[in-house]
Amino acid sequence: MVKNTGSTPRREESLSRDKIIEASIALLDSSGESGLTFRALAERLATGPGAIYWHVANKSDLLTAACDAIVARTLDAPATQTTPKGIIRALALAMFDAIDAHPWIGSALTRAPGELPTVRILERLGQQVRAIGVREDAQWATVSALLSYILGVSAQNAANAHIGRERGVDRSAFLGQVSTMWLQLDPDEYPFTRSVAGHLVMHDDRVDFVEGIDLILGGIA
Amino acid sequence: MVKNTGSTPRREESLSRDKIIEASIALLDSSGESGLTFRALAERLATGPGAIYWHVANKSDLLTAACDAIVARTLDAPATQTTPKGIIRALALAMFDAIDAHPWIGSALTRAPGELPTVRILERLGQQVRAIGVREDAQWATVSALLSYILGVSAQNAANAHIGRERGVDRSAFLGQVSTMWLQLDPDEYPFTRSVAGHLVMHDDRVDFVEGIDLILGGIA
DNA sequence: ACCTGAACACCGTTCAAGT
DNA sequence: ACCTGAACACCGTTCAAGT
Repeated sequence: MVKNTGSTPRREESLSRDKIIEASIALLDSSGESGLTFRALAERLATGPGAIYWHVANKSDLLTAACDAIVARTLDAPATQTTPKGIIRALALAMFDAIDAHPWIGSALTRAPGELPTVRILERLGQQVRAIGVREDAQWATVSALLSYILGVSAQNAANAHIGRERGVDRSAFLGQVSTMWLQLDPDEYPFTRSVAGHLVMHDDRVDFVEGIDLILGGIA
Repeated sequence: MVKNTGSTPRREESLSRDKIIEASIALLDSSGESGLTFRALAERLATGPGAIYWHVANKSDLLTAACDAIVARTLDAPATQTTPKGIIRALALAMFDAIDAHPWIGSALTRAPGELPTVRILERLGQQVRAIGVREDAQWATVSALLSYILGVSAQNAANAHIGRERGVDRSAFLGQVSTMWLQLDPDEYPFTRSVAGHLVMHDDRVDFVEGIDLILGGIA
């Protein structure tokens, strides 16, 4: 049995980067993006706001770290698909569901370009695009289109959830509000928007999302 | 000549929603998203912060209004293309350039889903997708894919510009930093990301962007 | 009807001081 | 090495009071 070599025995409840990130995720999940506050976090961790800065550079660092923890977990799920396109589809859906469960990662993802969370997704997509057999010089464009699309949907879903929370209604009720807003637009100026307003309330986001992925995948072949 | 019918002659410099929005755009263009402050705005307009609230509901309202002003101007440019796909391409490029000139609209766009600025783009895209001859029940999926992709790229470009500004470097210098970061990743875990790191510095964002649009348009036919 | 500006209730971040 | 908590320099928003 290893004895504690230091003089001051470490408490089990001592602060750590991981513990701060876990607490941040809990806070973000329960109270949204505006719920993540150094003061609220400090209270939850039974410490002062300054203590957190010992383990974390700043708020943006904290947010991307929390985001990365979720993304890493999400991508770690074992692949049940076997074809490259199937894996891409599954991967995209896994991200969609993760953002549905943690809307705040949608905005966190887009706010930290080139950072670890985005790179994780980029890499996974890239490996499958290679497996499809896309020519070397076209790989970047393909992967970056997929990534932009996924991030675009993510950000919009996050925004939907955010505004829904603000108005105290759930996601589908919010879409209902948007739909009635669209129906009040000028018929001459906004014919298309009015024509899809009805579809907006009934549609399944998840299905539409994969259709978009398939559209891009279809453009490859 | 029409006489002023009211008793108090209106000053020419009196506050108005439009004047507030113009001042906001100037502030956002010169100092970024964090530069838009009710206090800074009040100073620029030679008034108090409270006065602004008479013409504008809150900061989010102000930001979407400023965003909408830019989007409306951008989409008002006369179409030089004649084919539906050509118009879509031109429209997407116009948005790309607008976001390049005013990076803050990237995040403003995604933060106000279903609002006027997004609907303007949606409508334009929708009309052209109809013109292509996409079946009624597939129109929504197509348009929403295009929109999500455009918004996704927008948000990322905005984020790139934002971080670049924070670090005091320009856009391409920032991409250079990301590129060297990617080259330091583990070769076994991140082969694809490393292989495209070089491409990241040399590529033309604008060209890549249209390639993505074409990929989606290709998936339609 | 429209504007003023002080006041309220917050923020992220820093830093001397403690252990 | 790590933590504390007061203090700094801000925010968005409100609202009594003015014209």
